[in-house]
Amino acid sequence: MTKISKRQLERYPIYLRYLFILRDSGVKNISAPAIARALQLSEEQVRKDLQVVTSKEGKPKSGRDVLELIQDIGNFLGYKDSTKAVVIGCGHLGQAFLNYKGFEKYGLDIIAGFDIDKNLIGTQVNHKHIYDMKEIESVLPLLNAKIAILTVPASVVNQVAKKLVKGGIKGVWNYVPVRLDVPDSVVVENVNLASSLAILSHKLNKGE
Amino acid sequence: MTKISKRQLERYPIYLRYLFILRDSGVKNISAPAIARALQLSEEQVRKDLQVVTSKEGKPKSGRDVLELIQDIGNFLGYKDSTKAVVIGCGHLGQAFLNYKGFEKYGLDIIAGFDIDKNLIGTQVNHKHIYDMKEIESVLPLLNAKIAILTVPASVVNQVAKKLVKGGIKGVWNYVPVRLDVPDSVVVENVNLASSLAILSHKLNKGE
DNA sequence: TAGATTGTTAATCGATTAACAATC
DNA sequence: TAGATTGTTAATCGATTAACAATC
Repeated sequence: MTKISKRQLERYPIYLRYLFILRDSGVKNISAPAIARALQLSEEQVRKDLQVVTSKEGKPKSGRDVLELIQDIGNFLGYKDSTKAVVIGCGHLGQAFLNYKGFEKYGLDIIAGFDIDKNLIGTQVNHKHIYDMKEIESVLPLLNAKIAILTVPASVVNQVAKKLVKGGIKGVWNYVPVRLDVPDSVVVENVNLASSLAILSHKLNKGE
Repeated sequence: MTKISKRQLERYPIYLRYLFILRDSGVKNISAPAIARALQLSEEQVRKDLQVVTSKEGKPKSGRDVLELIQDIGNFLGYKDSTKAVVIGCGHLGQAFLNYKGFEKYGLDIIAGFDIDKNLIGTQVNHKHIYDMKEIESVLPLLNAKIAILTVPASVVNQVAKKLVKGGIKGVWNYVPVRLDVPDSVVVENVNLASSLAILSHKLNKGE
């Protein structure tokens, strides 16, 4: 199996989004150069990226089948059956996740939240139940959730992470700028918005 | 001036966070290898990264001055005076930004929001006024905001972007998965959470 | 057929890692 | 002084871009 770089993986949802638009407007076929133009990528890159995920070869002149591409990328990224996820820490960011519907297309099914706030516990946010953080270990296995979206304060993050592992979580989408201390078997994807901000900030100041 | 890669820029806020912790616990000096161990990076990488931003050279054996490093990284990223920002689109994600205090340390001062919702316009979220989206062009110059945090629906994003440019916005932190059509003079930093999710999803399914 | 698009192999580019002399 | 850490230069690694024959 060929190794896929992080950068390359990041491009697939971008292809997917464009392919959804094409599909919804009734387009049947699309070529790599056409995708490249639309998304401002290089032809070569698009061709290589698509090659990696597709089972069939593309046809010269006509390009590739849009529906097939959507299938292939979805399979490759593991969207086959949507994966159940829970939000750990239902502050403003956590609630934004509970309310957002956009990740369904990307194979993520957010089913519940956990918090320590007495006023939140037992309530529903966007029809999703908020459980007591204390119940993580007992409730998670019943919910059969594989992914945890972590949006708790930095001070408690590793204490919470320990519980998540015990509760059977296989992947953590970590929005807390702290390196998680979890077994290698648990997959962690860190999102550091301050890093993204740094790029913007640096570019802005360079230009002056 | 040496060119700085995106990856490299992304590391500076991570250094900063660690340096803040050191400072707050009274640590005066720190060496590149020590930082590398704490953040699980390579020694060489840390040394090179720090070299780029620092005015003075580090001292063999004792390492570098924590406060000076914080200063230098801050200057390099353009945190000198904090930059004023507005949130465009005050849905759940937008309100999460209005409520979040964590970016102050990273030079970002979120001062107001804009939305089209009549129920929101004129109210305050975390003591920040929500203006009518229609007023963008007239109000933005008065607020003297340089950065726009974009969290509007994809369908209106480019129409809104046009107004932002007219309102004098210099940088856009774009959370909408659509390529913005703005002049080259405007800096855009795209955040695509679906891309991040793809990495997690792929890793999870590969391991099975 | 001619032209666009394909897959593949080689060349380039850029970033990270390794090596090492200089120095507090 | 000896040892840790520094800055710098060279080697390695990986990803993107270029080139080109194959084909619908």
